[in-house]
Amino acid sequence: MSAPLAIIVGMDYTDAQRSAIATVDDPLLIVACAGSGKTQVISQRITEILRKPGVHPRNIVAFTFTNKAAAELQERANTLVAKEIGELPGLAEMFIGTMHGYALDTLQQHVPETFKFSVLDEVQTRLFIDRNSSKSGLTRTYARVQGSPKALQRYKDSRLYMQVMNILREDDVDKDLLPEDLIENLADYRRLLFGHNYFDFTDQLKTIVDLLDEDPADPIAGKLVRHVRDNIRYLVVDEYQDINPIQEKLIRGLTRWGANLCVVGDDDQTIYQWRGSAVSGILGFADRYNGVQTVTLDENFRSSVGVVSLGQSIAELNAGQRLPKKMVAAGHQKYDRGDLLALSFEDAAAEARWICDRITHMRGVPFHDAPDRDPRGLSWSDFAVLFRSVSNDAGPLVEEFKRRDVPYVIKGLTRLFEAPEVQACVKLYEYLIGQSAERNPQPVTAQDVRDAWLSAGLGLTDADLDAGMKVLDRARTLDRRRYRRITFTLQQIYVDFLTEVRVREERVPGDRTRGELAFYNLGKFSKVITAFEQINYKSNFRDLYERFLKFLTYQAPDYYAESDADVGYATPDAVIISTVHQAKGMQWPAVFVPAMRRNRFPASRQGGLNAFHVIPEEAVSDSDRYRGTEADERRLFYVAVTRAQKYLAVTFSPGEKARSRRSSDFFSFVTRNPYVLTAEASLPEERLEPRARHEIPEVTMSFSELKYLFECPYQFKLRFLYGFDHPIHEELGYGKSLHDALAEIHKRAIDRDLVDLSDVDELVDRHLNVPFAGDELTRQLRNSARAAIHRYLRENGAGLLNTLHSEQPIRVHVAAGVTVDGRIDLIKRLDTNETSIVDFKSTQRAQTEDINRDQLHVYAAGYRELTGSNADLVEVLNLDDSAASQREVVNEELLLGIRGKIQNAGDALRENRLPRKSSWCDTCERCDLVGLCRDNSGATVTP
DNA sequence: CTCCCACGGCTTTTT
DNA sequence: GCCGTGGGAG
Repeated sequence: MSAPLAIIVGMDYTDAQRSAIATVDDPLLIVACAGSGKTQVISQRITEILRKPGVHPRNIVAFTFTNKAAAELQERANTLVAKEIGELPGLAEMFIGTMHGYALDTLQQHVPETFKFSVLDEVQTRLFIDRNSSKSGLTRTYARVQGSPKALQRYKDSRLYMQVMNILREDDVDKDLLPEDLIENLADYRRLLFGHNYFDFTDQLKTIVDLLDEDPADPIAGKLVRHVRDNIRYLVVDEYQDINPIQEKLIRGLTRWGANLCVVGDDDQTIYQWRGSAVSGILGFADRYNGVQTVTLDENFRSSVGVVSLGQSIAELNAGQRLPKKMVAAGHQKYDRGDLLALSFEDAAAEARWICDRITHMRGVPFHDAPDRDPRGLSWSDFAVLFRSVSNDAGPLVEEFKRRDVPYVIKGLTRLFEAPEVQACVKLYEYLIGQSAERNPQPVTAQDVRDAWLSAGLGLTDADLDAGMKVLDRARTLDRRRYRRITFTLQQIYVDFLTEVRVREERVPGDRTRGELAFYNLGKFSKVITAFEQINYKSNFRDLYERFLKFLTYQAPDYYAESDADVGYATPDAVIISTVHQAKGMQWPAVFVPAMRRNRFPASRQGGLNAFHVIPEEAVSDSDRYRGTEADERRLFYVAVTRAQKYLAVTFSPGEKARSRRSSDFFSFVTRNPYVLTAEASLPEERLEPRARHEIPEVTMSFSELKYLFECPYQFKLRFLYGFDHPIHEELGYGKSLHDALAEIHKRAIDRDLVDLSDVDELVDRHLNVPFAGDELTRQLRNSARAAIHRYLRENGAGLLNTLHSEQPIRVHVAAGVTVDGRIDLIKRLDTNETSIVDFKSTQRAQTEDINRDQLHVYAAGYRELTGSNADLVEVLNLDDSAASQREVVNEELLLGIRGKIQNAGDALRENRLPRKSSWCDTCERCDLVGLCRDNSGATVTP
């Protein structure tokens, strides 16, 4: 569904594409129109660079905007390299990913002080700010509303404060124009994050950007700077039009030592302005860098001439604010009169009816994916309906689809907290304190809990709930005054309850997807609990339930918007309903853009308190862009229109509200286009058997995910597809701390800097991070960490100079679209001159993670892809108990077999085949989610 | 036809 | 909190 691979592969490149591919020595700006084969060109260009003598994959860094785009580029580049160069050792060391991912990875490879840091997502950041409402600066910050300053309030304004903190760090802010106390609050906030060993999203970038400015001899930043100086020779930045000032600074920092820079983007598709991006970035690129070559990919291989010229005319509305270019159709889709429609309807229901009719009629219409391909009949998944606002406008269409049994998938805002099973979850915690958290609390009784769960449609019975209520009543009678600190009960109560009521995916009435969706929502709720518990672990237990419930009531619903489409890797053959934003980068044979109403598309600006009531407007240049302009809306409309390959219907029906009764100016603009008809024309008569475009979803697994997948596919599903979390453990982080300390020892050993016993205390202090342990336990853990490192140095210190790699990234690419990513703790040469792969393990304080021979051989396979040769040994080194270590010879047969096993696992994942173990076994015995899977009643399988 | 004012309603989302 | 709408005055 992404760029037209099929169209380009096997074909020659255009002159423009060829010149983009061949320009690898000068700074390059690739201006890529919609559908111009951008991803393919980038991949080919990367391949050309890798072909150059003396270039190692680690010399190349490529940034994408999202993880999804990264996976695609990764896969495309891997495929090309395999085809054109063959096996290329060390390919895993080429970085393709997001800027945030790069920042974190690189910091944690080269700056030991950050090894223990973890990243807070948006929800956790907000929880963190509220938890520390004064220390974070929140309640010491003032918003100036119509002249009079008003302090920000805990809970209520934390989201706003987060935005303020982000803008201050990400944008070019004139510090002289900021109030003094705001600058201090920002410093306090960053100190607070640092003190807790956290990065928020922004601080990852901010930290690396600041360090990259330093001198190569700097004691802290030096290693990082030298790494960049000595390794990075080619930097590629995709979606450059969406880059904001701090990201630009990262690019500067990475190219500071002369690396080649190539940026790729389309100024007409700048749609993330609320994140601080500005079209001016790409417009001024050629002026900011010396000797820039510009290549414009203006041929659109995706769409017919009708769609292309309509798109082009929309882009031209922004004349003066865009790069001069003219998108032309490459003629890969034929335009027929009647393909493009602009229709008005009496009301939303009529509009929905027509869309539904049209889709049903068009099913089976012959469609050529490419000019030289045999036609296939259009199927459900070839249709997309793109809304400016799914949450506001998609209702009538969804109703119609349901009524007519048209399969559909909603991407966009479907709210987690509106799902009945999640509302039932919230009831659990309301019951624990006896009332709801609203301003006028409603009493919540046992009967209310039972009703909520019975009506959630999970197939539970009264008897199940009898058992479940016992869990709640036990928790309720717990004397919370006796506990000074939280004892991580929220998740435990949840899992215990689900276990007692015996929820099972298969018990959910309806078809299989209904059960999957329900479990997906329940799993997400587990994640919600984790987010809360992680931030509030050192709070009073007394009002824990109350605060959690307030969080559930007032904050969480805003954040957890989930899409049904995310369940599993398998894409269903269904009509896509999506926001325009989420459709970026996609294409469909037929696209509908309904609800073209005034004040909706283009959207009217939102009022209310915003970041610029806190930050003086004049301190940020072009601060207007955060709020979105009409030009931004036109770009968004351009994105919507250019998703269509052949059929496009832009439609209007009056909204119910006064402000949306009239049609949008965009709609009348489309009406005037000569390629567009304002009345439906007849479709071709011919129909073929509908055949969905076959898409192979890309599967990338981490080593630990693969470990679960090998061990028990259903456990994998519960954890990684549905999202059920382990309850937090007091000693959590200990094993990671040991790993980090050892990593520093080995990295220093590679630089010929040997750690000795006298350094151990300092080393442990730097890396120990056990946030959930109390003082006494922390002391104990510190002591055992010291003892373990002492023991390690005594037993292995002599061999440290034989360290070859520490935390070495590896990747096993077994087949098209199946990849395993991971790191090998240690690779060393033994006295016997053999190479050994070492995985560290700590039994004493961390959860036992048994590693079996299969898993060890995954590492061996990774080593092979890294170096092109085989390791001799694989070992598991037990840090607490040397006697429990294992060491074995790499088994050639297992090594060959492992790729097949990984591929099978990947295929199973793609086909959503993730069954339970056939009977109760050791894995079940250790599994903390077994209560969601089966009873331990004999050896029989629960349905 | 223009101006003024009261009132109603309120998007998108990545890391 | 702010913007768009539309009724009513001028």
